[in-house]
Amino acid sequence: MKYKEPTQPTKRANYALLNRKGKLSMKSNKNDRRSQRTRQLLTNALVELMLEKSYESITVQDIIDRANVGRSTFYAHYLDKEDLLTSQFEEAGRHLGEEFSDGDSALFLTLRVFQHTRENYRLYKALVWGRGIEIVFKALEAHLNAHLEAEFKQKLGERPSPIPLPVVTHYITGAFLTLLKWWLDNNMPVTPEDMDRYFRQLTIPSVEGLLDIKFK
Amino acid sequence: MKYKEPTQPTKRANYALLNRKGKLSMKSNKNDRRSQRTRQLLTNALVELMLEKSYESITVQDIIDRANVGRSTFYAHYLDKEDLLTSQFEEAGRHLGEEFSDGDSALFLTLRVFQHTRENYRLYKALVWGRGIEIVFKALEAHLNAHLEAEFKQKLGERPSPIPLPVVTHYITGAFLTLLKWWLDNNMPVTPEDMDRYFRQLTIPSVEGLLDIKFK
DNA sequence: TTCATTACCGAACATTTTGTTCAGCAAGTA
DNA sequence: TACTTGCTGAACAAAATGTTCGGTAATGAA
Repeated sequence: MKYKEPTQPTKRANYALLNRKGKLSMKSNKNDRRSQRTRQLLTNALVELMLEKSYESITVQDIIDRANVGRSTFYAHYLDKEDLLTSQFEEAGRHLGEEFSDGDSALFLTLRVFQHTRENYRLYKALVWGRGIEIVFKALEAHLNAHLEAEFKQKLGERPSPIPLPVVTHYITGAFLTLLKWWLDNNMPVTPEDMDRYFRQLTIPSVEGLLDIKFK
Repeated sequence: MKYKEPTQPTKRANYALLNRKGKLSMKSNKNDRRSQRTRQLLTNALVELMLEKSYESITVQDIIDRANVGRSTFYAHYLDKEDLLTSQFEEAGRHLGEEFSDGDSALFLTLRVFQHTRENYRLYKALVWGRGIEIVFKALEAHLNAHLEAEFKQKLGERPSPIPLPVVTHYITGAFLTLLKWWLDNNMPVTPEDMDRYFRQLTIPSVEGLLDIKFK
């Protein structure tokens, strides 16, 4: 979709700073109140739409219609639909990561995530529906896996692990996110506290036995 | 993309039998050797392409170029890119489901999947890369969850479960598929047998303790 | 082998979506 | 108040999607 050579190098061309394929990053923008408002409108629109239909079938036109924002404005902020999605949910992933990291044991912070999920039901629902969950997963995965692995290493001390630690951490994060997804899909049939208890009952005995460590 | 009224109702119009949005199903085709060959070419092309780039960025044009098949031929077989993907991988999901179902305990058949994965490395890699894994997951999920739940019920006998069985089954399938994905992403650093052992070591103690049942 | 069937090809075409440009306007900032 | 910067909206190029159809050739059955 290359365009013809622009007649004149436009003056206010801090628009794009990107190589489309390399996906270097999003566009530059100030913290102007207008910019913030626009971004908010766009992300809200995307979340709303993701509650209604699949991510794939949402067009940029849908988004800007819903957000009531000009077409060029969209492209002034984001490279494309994908960029909007990731920059939105990467943030969510970071938030979640922080929730995990400021406690003593990552395994004891899952409750917070369940609770946080309940409080932000709409966002998470959209997230699970579309492909958002994968992006958050990625953002969260590194964080959570690293944290868990460090924790296990510390608890193991000098002893070697009878099982590769990444296997354990991926097992745990995968199971956790799957349960979270199930819980949302079924409209949260039990309390966050119950979900957390179930998760830990399913996880801790095996892990403690296998690595010969104790939690809490 | 409605088209203008066709001048004449075309004679050979067994092309489409679908409501595009309702996604009723794919198009009708005989088991003509030519049809089979075309489908094979198209699915092979898709798998190849998914090994090279993201599913999203693959166009119908890419596929038919790679498969060396006419544009109209593609649309004679499939509704769109999505349809090709699903009809291909739903089949794979069913195969996997059968692998699971013809043994005594579903939990003891994971080894077969790990082995099967290793033997069909390219297919599974493409599957994990693109969105294929979700589709297989869906196809497999119902099968596996139902199977596990029935097994648990039978083992429990009259006793009530201290935890909703869907929670257990989703936990297990989620953890399993995540491990499978990790294993592939890291180019299978350990043997299928090891992976299976790890998985069972992480799963069985907790489940046996929680439900007070025994496997094997 | 013959013959009717049916899938394929390929090009033309309508339609939709994407991404870019720019001049004028208006909201925000200092 | 100025002046800086983001927004609008329309126009446009490019690309991808999906449909049509006449001609060709592979297929399977008699």
